[in-house]
Amino acid sequence: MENIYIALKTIKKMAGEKNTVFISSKELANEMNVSQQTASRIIISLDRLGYITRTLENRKQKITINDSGLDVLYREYNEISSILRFSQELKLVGAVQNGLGEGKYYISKKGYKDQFIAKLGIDPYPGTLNIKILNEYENNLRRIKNSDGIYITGFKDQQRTFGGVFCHAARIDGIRCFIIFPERSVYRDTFEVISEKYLRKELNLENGEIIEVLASIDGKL
Amino acid sequence: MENIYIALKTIKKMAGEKNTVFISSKELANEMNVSQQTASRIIISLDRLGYITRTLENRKQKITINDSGLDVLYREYNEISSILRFSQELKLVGAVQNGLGEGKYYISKKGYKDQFIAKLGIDPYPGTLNIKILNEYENNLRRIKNSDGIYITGFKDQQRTFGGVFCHAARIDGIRCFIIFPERSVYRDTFEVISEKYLRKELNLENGEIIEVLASIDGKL
DNA sequence: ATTACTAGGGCACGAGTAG
DNA sequence: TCTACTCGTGCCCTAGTAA
Repeated sequence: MENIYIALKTIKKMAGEKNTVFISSKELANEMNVSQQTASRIIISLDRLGYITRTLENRKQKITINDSGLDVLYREYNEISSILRFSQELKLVGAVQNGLGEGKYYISKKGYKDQFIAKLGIDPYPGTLNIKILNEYENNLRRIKNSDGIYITGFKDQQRTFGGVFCHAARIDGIRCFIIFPERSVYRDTFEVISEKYLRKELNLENGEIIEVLASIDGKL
Repeated sequence: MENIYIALKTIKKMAGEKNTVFISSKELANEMNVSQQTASRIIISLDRLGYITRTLENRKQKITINDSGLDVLYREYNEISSILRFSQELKLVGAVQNGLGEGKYYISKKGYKDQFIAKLGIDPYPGTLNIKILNEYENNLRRIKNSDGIYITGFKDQQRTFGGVFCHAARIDGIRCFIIFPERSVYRDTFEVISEKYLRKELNLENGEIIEVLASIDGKL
């Protein structure tokens, strides 16, 4: 059903900056030029597919677009943007954060490390740089997350399972690095960066310092 | 038929930078996940609607996406971009050109001038600045042209008819101006700018000089 | 008011096939 | 091979209506 994109687009349009909106099936129907019944069916199926969450309040229903619903929109945006050949470089601005120190543990795991070398062409510094993104750059971060990254497959060792990771080429002050997203993760306002260099030292970064990351959604950086 | 956008998107994707591609209905069918028959029907209807031009050559057909077809894609791009609240400021870079001097004639016409004052809030200098856009900014110009501009209605005087004009807010070196597109016009690689100031003098522009125009697709500039 | 179920019809789809 | 016509099926839409 290709109406999914159009339906989500329309709902997002009506919801505005927030992702929640009180909307009747009749209103959505008018906006989409379909019957009330069709709009109702669309809403039901969006709900079943997990793209929206809704609560039937006293009169109208309250609809919230889920992250997976937003993903549909961001993926379409990336696709048309790429097809029309618009710039694929996005700026992410955020504050350097104190990591939990677990980055070092993960990055050093042979199961990951070997793939970083093979697929990314870097032997990463054992640690991640955590960045809390500024509000106004959140949609850029979503675009990155919905673009095709380089996939690092998960693995198991004696103790536990390590999930897959998506990597997206980026640069900070010209230094080559990668933004990494765990495969199974919810949206957060922070992201992690790995690099061959020890970025904190190389760029003399302090906690809270605002930095700019230039990311690519087509891997060319 | 909502497949029009998807069909045009797919064709453009297969055509790449050029807008022409040799493609069989079977190939388009595979790419769109529909039957060959449906793809054929889609191609026929895109042709009838004027979105594409095609020539049935010896084997495969040669399909060219027309400007009106590209318009569909650029409008969708503008819409989703706006809904997801991405930056609406686009850079246009081009070379200052010798106008034909007719700009002065048009701009001075009372039928236009009164509307410029009322709708744009400027009493324009009688003349237009012609700019030939650089190749790599052509898609930005298309985006502007497919965004909602301010409409100046056409009129008649004793001699002839003057067509409508769409105006898009812009700035050159901080100076407020408007990019204008005649309503009935084909795509060209040049565009015209009007402003209260005499831009050529104000910015000390010479023919061939490369300048940057910052345009907006939501009128906020 | 709402949402959403059930019927019924139209239209779009794919199979078969001609040119 | 291609394109694209015809035809039959089925899906999706809207109207009516219950809750």
